[in-house]
Amino acid sequence: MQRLITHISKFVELTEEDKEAILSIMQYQQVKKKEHLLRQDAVCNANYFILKGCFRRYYIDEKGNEQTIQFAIDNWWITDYDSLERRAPSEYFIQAVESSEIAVLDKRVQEDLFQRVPVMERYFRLVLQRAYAASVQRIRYIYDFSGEERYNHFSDLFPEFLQRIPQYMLASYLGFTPEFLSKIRAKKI
Amino acid sequence: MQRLITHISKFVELTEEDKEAILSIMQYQQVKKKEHLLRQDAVCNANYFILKGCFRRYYIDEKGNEQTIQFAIDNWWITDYDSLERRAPSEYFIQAVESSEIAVLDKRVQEDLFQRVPVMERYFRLVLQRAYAASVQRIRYIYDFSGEERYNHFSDLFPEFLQRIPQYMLASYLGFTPEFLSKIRAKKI
DNA sequence: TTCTTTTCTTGAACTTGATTAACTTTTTCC
DNA sequence: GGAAAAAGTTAATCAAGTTCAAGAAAAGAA
Repeated sequence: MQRLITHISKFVELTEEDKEAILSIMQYQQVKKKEHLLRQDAVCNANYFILKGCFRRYYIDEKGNEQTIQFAIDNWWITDYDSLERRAPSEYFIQAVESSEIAVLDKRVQEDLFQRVPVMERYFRLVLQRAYAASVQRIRYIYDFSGEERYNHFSDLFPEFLQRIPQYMLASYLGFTPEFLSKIRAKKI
Repeated sequence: MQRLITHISKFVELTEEDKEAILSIMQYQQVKKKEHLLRQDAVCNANYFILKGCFRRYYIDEKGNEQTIQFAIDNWWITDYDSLERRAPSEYFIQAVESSEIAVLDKRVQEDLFQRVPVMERYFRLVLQRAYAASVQRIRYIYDFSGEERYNHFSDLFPEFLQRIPQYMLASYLGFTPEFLSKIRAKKI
């Protein structure tokens, strides 16, 4: 859980009491590969901080294909903010891509946390600013670059990550079919 | 400026002193059509709330085309959070699509605002949650639907808005060429 | 109003990536 | 260790959308 405190401290200043409050309110949890934290049609009940491992958020499209809309690794938060905040059924699944360790901020104690450690409002504001900017940046990549260019860019940025995730997940994340990813890879060799 | 107070009050509770503090810190401004609030390579100095009117954020791609990445109308904020927060040169232009009225939150007084009205941290956290969710939703639209389907969806959702913006801006926002948009429209008639 | 600039349209040739289906390889599980 | 399931490959055909170029229409400015 120390990783969580370290991460928060990069954005805001925490007193010793703040740290204790955070640790007492958030829950440590181990998650096995392929286990789900959220399923479609369920209401999302928590925000999850990844201490170690990898998760993805995906949905099932009209044709029945799994579409990965987000990957999250160490030191990222993953949730469905829309479902979490509006208490509405989610359209997404959140699943462990590999066995992982997480810190859980349950919706029921979220307000307690903000009351006891008000600086956490600021922390989440800053985290969301980054997430929003990253999401807009991703739209830019989709518009500016071809599928092959996006794949090259991704594999340059996260070479080790390529080994960890199945290709069909990466293909849907990058916005094309697994068959097309196969073709791209065949060209390289 | 009352529109701003009304909007904030939808998310958090404001005292009379809070309202006065907000109104004293933020600046009312009129902006003429085509005027810029931010240009590429400049550092973004403010967050802008649109009281009335329409703005867009765009960039120039490698081929020299303007790519509109965001539209913002009444009651939306527009800025480049990445440039604003990191004090780095922006890659974006922010321009009035039509003559507009805005409330400006200058970076230099942003911290004063958060100190005098701490509940504004929470307000921006909630605004960013929505913006982030909307941005992810948009990636979904790009992946799930064809250009024609995205155009139909947009014109169903914002029929009056279609009249207000040039087609080439909408085409780049939806992720295709103006020529292709022409063809879609030709089919309808 | 008239001229100029900006925006929109049309069509032909071309490119990227999807689809389908059969097959191979790798992983998982008993 | 072997069977079954999951993941990845290959190739032919097809559709969505781009590019280029030339002209028409609309909007702005003088």
